[in-house]
Amino acid sequence: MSKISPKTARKNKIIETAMKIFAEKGFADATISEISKAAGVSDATVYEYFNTKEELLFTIPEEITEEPVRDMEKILPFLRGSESKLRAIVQGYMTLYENNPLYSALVMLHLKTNRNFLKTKSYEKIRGIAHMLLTCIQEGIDDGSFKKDTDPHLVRAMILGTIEHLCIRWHLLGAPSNLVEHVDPLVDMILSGIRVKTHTRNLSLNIHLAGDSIPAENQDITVEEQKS
Amino acid sequence: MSKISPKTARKNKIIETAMKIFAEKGFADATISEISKAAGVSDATVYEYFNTKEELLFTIPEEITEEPVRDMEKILPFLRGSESKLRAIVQGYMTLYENNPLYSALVMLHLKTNRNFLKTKSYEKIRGIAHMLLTCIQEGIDDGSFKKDTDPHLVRAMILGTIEHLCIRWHLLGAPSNLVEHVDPLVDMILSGIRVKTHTRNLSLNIHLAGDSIPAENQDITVEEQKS
Amino acid sequence: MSKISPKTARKNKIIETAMKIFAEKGFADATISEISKAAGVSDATVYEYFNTKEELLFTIPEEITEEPVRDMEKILPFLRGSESKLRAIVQGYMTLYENNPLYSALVMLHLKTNRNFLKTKSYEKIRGIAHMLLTCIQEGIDDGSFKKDTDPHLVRAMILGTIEHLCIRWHLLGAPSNLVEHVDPLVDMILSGIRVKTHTRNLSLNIHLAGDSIPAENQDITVEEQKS
Amino acid sequence: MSKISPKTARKNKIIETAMKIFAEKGFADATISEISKAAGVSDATVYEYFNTKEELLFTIPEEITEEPVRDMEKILPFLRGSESKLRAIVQGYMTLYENNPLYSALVMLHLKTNRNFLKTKSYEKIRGIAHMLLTCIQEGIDDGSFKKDTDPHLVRAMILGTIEHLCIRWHLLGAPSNLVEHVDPLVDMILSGIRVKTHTRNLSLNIHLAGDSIPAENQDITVEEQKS
DNA sequence: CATGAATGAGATTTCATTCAT
DNA sequence: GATGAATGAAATCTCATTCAT
Repeated sequence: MSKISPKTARKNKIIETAMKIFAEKGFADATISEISKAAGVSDATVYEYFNTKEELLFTIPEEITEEPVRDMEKILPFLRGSESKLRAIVQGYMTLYENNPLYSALVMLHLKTNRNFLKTKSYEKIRGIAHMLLTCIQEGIDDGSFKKDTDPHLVRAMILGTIEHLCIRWHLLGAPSNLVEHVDPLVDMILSGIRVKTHTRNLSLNIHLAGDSIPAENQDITVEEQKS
Repeated sequence: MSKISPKTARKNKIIETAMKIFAEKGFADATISEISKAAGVSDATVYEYFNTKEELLFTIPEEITEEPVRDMEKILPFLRGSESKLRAIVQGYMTLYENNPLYSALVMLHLKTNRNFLKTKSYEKIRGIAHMLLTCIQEGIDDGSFKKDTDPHLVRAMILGTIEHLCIRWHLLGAPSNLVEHVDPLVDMILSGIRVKTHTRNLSLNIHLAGDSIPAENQDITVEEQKS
Repeated sequence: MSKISPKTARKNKIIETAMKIFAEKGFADATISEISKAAGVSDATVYEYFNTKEELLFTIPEEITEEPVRDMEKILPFLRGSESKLRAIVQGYMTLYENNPLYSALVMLHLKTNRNFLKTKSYEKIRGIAHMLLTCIQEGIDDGSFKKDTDPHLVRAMILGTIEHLCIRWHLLGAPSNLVEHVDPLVDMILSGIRVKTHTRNLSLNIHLAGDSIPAENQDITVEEQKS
Repeated sequence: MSKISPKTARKNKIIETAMKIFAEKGFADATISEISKAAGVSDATVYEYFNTKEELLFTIPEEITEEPVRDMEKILPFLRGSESKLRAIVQGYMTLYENNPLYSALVMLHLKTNRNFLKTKSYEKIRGIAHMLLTCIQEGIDDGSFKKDTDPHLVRAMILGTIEHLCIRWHLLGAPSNLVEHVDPLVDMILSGIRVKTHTRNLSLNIHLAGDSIPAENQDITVEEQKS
C-alpha cells in the first residue's frame, strides 16, 4: 500500500537493531557504535534520526506499542461482560509479548524500571491499557459480577505482576515462552477469587422435602459441584 | 555484645551507602567516586574491600538477605498446613521488602534483571526461598488441601509477580508502601483459586421443602456462604 | 608520488612520536597522554588508531622494519660468497640502527627483552634476518669457506651480541654512534676465527736450494699447510 | 660462623624474593604487594628496609655481585698471560650468570637497560670487571701477545655482547643454558682474531740454501709472519 | 619493629556526541 | 543527507607509599 521511503526504512532498521541490542545488553552496555554497525549505517547517521541515545531507546516502544494498543481499544467495546474484557486484555498482553520477544525483553528487563521512561509518551500509552484493565475490573464490581470488596488495584497488580514475572523468567532463564498458554489458567485463578458465586457454581445442594410420609427414595436430592 | 571492628564498620558503611546510591541511580549510573565520597572514604578504600564495582553490588543482597532467609527457614517447620506456610512466606517477603526500602528498590529495579546476578550466591539464597514457596504449594496439592489441577509454578509466579509489581510501583511511582497490608488480600485471592472447597466454605445450600403445613415463606431456605 | 591521506599522516605522526617517547622512557613510564599531546592529538584519537597502548608499541617496529628487511632480501641473492653475504648483513643491521636512532634505542633498550614482543609479527620479520645470518654461516661451512667445526649459533650470537652491545652503549652512555665503522673490524674478527686459511696465510714453507747438482725441478720445495 | 641476625635474614629473604619477581615480570609489572606477600612480610615492612621500590631493585645486584667480583679480583693477579686472564674473566661471567639464573635474568632483561641503574654503586662494581677485561686486552696488546691494531673496545664489546646475547636467549626463549660450555669456543674465536701468530701457526718460512759449503751465517733464512 | 589500613595521584580506556566534507 | 574522523569528559581500577598502633 503505502510506499516506505528509504528514509523511513532506514529509521526502522535502526530502531529494529537498537531494540535487539538494547534488549540483549541493556541501555548502558549497548553502544551507539555497535548499533549503527549492526544497522549498516554510521554513528553519525543514527544521530540524524535521534538526538540522543536515550531518545532512540524511548522511540522503540512507541513504534511497537502503537498498533496493539489501537487494536485493543477497538476490540474491547465489542466485548460483553467484564470477564470477557479482562480475559481479552490478558490475552492481548501475552500475545504482544510472546510475538515480540525482543520488545518484551527490552520492556521487562530494561524499560520497566527506567525512571526516565515514566515521563515518556510511550509509557503513557502503556499506562492506558493498564488503566483499561483497572476500569474493566471496576466495572465488574459495579455491575455485580465481581465481589464488592474486591481491591481493583490488587487484582490488576496480580494480573500484571504475573505476566511480568513469567515474561522475565522466560527471557532471563531461557524458560520456554508459552506465555499465551497461561492466559486461561491465570484468568481463571483471578476470577475464582473475585467472581461473585452463583448457584450453579460451587456447591449447590438442593433438597426437596415432600413431606413426612414420603419415602426416602422419592426425595429429590441433587448435589451439583462445578469446577471452581 | 560482639564488638564491631572499625574495619567491619567501615565495610558496612560502604555497603549501606552503595545500596542507597545503586538503588537510586542503578549500577551503571552510580559511580564509585560518588559512593566513596558519600561513605566518607576514598575511592581506593572501596577497592580495599571490594575487588570490583560489581562485587560491591552483589555483596549487598548477600549481607541483607542472610538473616531473613535463616529466619524463614527456622519458622516454616513450626507451621502446620500449607496455607499457613504460604501465608508466612508471603508475609516474610513483604516484611523484608517493606522494612528495607533501599534493598527492595535495589533488588526490584536493578538486580532482578541483571544477568550476572543470576550466577551469584546471593541469588542462590533468594532462589532458595522461592523454592520453598513452590514446595509448599506442592505439599498442599499432595495432601489434598489444594486442587489437584493446580499449576504450582503459575501460582508461585502469581505470588512473586504480585509482590514484585507492588514493590516496583511503590519505588517507581512513590505510591505509599503498605506492602504488608496486601499480604492477606493477596493470599486469600490465591487460596480462593486453589483451595479445595469444604462444606463450610463456598457453600450454597438450597433446601426446598414441599410439605403442606409449612408456611410458604419458610419453604425456601437458602444458605449462601461466600468467601471465607 | 603517492598522496598520503591525512589519516595516514596522522597515524604516522603518532607512531613517530610514540617511538620517540617509548624509546626515551620505556613502555611503562611513557603515558598515552604524553604521546598524544606531543603528537598534537587527543588521547582518544590515539585509541582510534590503536586499540591498546601495547598495540601502539608493537606497531612501531612493524612500520620501521618492513623496508629494510625487504631490501636485504633483495640484495642478498646478488652477493657471491658467504663472506660477502655475512658482511652485507652486518652492514645492514648497523646501517638500520645508526640511521634510525630512535628505533634502535626502542628495540635495544625496551623491545628486545619484552616477552610479549616475541609473539609479534614484527619479531617474526626480525627473526627472519637473524635466520638469514645463520643460513649464510652454514652455507659457508658447507661450501668449505668456513671451518667445519664452526658453531654457527655461536658465531651468530657473537655478531648479533656485538651489534647489540655497541648499540646499547651508544644509547645508554651517549657514546658516539659510529656504528657503521665497526662493520669491517667486527666482520674481520669473526672471519679470522672461522675462515679456512689459504696459501698466503697460515703456514707457507718455501725452501730454495741454490746447489749446482740439484736439478732445477727439485730446487723448489713448497709445503703448504692449510687449515690451522 | 657469623650469626645471621633475624633482621638480616628477613632482609635477605625480601631481596631474594624481589629478585625472583622482578626477574620474572620486570620492574614496572612487579608490585611491592606481590613481593611482600611472597616474602611473608607486610608491604610496610619492605619499606622498613628499603626506602623505595627502586632502591629495592638496585640493592639486588649489590648483594649478588659482591662476592664474585672480589673473587675475580683475587684470582686474576695469579694468572700469567693475557689469554689466561681473558679466559678467566669470560669463565667468571658465564659461571656467575649460569649459577644465578634469577640474577642473570634480572640483569640481562631488566637492569642492563635501566638508565637509573647506571648511576648505581652496583653498576660501578660491574663496570669494574668490564674494565678489567679491557685492561687485560690492552695488556695483551702492549706485551705483544695481541696484535697491535686490535681495538680493545671492540673486542670487549664482542665478548660481553656475546655473553649477553646468549644469556638473553637463554632466559627469553628458554633455550638450554649451557652458558659455560661456550667459554672456550668463544674465547678461541676471539683469540684467533687478535692473537699474534706463533711458529706453529700462520707461519711462512722461507729458507734459501746456497750450497753445502756455505757457512751458516750466509744462508738466507727469512721468516715472515703475516697478519692472519 | 612490624603491620593493617588508608589514600593520593594517575593511567588506560570508553563513548556519546559533534562537525566539516 | 550521510559519514569519517576527532575528542571532551569520565570512570574504573592500581599501587607506591605513609602512618598510627
